[in-house]
Amino acid sequence: MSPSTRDRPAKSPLSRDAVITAGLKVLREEGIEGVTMRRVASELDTGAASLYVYVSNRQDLLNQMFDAVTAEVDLGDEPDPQRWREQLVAVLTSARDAMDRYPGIARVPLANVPTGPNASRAADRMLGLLRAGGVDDRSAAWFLDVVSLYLNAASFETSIYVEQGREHDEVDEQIREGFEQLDLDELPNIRSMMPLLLSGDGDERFAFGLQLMIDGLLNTEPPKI
Amino acid sequence: MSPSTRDRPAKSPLSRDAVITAGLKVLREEGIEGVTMRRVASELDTGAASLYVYVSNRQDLLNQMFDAVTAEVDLGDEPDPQRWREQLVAVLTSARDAMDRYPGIARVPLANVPTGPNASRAADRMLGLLRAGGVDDRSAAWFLDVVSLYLNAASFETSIYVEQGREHDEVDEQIREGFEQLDLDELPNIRSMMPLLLSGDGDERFAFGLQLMIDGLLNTEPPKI
DNA sequence: ACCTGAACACCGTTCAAGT
DNA sequence: ACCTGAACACCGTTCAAGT
Repeated sequence: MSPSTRDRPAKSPLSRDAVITAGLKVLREEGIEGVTMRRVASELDTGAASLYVYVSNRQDLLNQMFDAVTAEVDLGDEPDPQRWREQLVAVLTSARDAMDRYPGIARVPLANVPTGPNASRAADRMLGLLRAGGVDDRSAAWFLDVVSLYLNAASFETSIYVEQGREHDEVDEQIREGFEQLDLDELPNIRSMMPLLLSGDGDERFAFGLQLMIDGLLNTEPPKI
Repeated sequence: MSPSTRDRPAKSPLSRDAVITAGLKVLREEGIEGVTMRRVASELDTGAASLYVYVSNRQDLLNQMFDAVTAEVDLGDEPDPQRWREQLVAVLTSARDAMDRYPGIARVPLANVPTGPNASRAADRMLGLLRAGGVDDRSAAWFLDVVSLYLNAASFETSIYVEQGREHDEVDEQIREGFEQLDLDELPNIRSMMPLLLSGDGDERFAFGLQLMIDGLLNTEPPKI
């Protein structure tokens, strides 16, 4: 005598999408360290072994989760030569915001070049914006590589603080303490620049980095290889 | 009747340095994933629990190992205003080479701002070089942050390939396969730039990135915060 | 004081056995 | 075909018990 289906909530069937969605929920709430096969499975009321029908292993799950995150990036309008630069900065800022909502996901594109459909669309859009700006193809290709590394590293670094639940001030304090244990007489530049080294929040520094790279792109000879 | 000490090789006593040296050996040979407390301990003919006298946990061990790696960075001569730019590129290239000898160590400075003595000396030298180049203090401070993120991300990305024992060609092939599964009609820029996206080795791309950032620094207004 | 075996609470992944 | 309990071979860290 099995109970009527009305007596218990219908257990939604497993599927690739369900697994990824459950993974993203755990990622948002607990960061990438919390995304274990067992933890994701428990979110779906099953055991870790059941996930292997839909993903080949943990890395595969993370790769697919990353592409789902890049789906949240706002690619903006078609490239416009009149305002390609603002458009490019907007896409990169949106990408950073999307990754920051999923603490630690930035480690995935550092571990392998992402070739999922959403990540590819974002890459294609950025290349289109660079072309709209008159940047030569080789410089555009290499610039995409450089700026992606920067984007991923910046987001990954931020996520560490989030994951450890540390406050901005707390981190500053820790850095200051670390430096104060050193012989600052041997580190004259750090000593005199200490306040500046700790100034600015993540967004301001990220914006500065993008400005630097784009200004550099417009003032650097294309690589001759 | 204990055997004479002559009958067996003297077991070197444990020490903080011995633990770090053993950790670096494992890191060089097996990459950061291989640096487990148990594995490092076995290198010292002891158990994992014994390490906790000298390091407070695995992260602390990795932090101390990172500072040991930065000791290998060649800081070059005192800053010379006539050739500060080459000097800066040389220090950054040396830092990258040092990290590349220890696959995965670059993840450590991404996880927390390094404040060890050797890392601090390297940071201080780079700030000195930027000042020698006439760069204003705030731009120098933020530039150091940007270029460090790029350096760490570039080295970390390379280490993944090393750790997985994958060849450069193999990685290219995998990227190409990934893209070929996509609908390239929707990705016109990637399609037409495919050879350029795969061109250049790590060193060439890294040099391009540094050139970009330094050119940008010399053409960007200082941040006004 | 220093060291360590054993235990605890976890991992990812496999596989035989179920339905 | 799909699912899963149990097992395997690992982790980091703690702690009581040894020397």
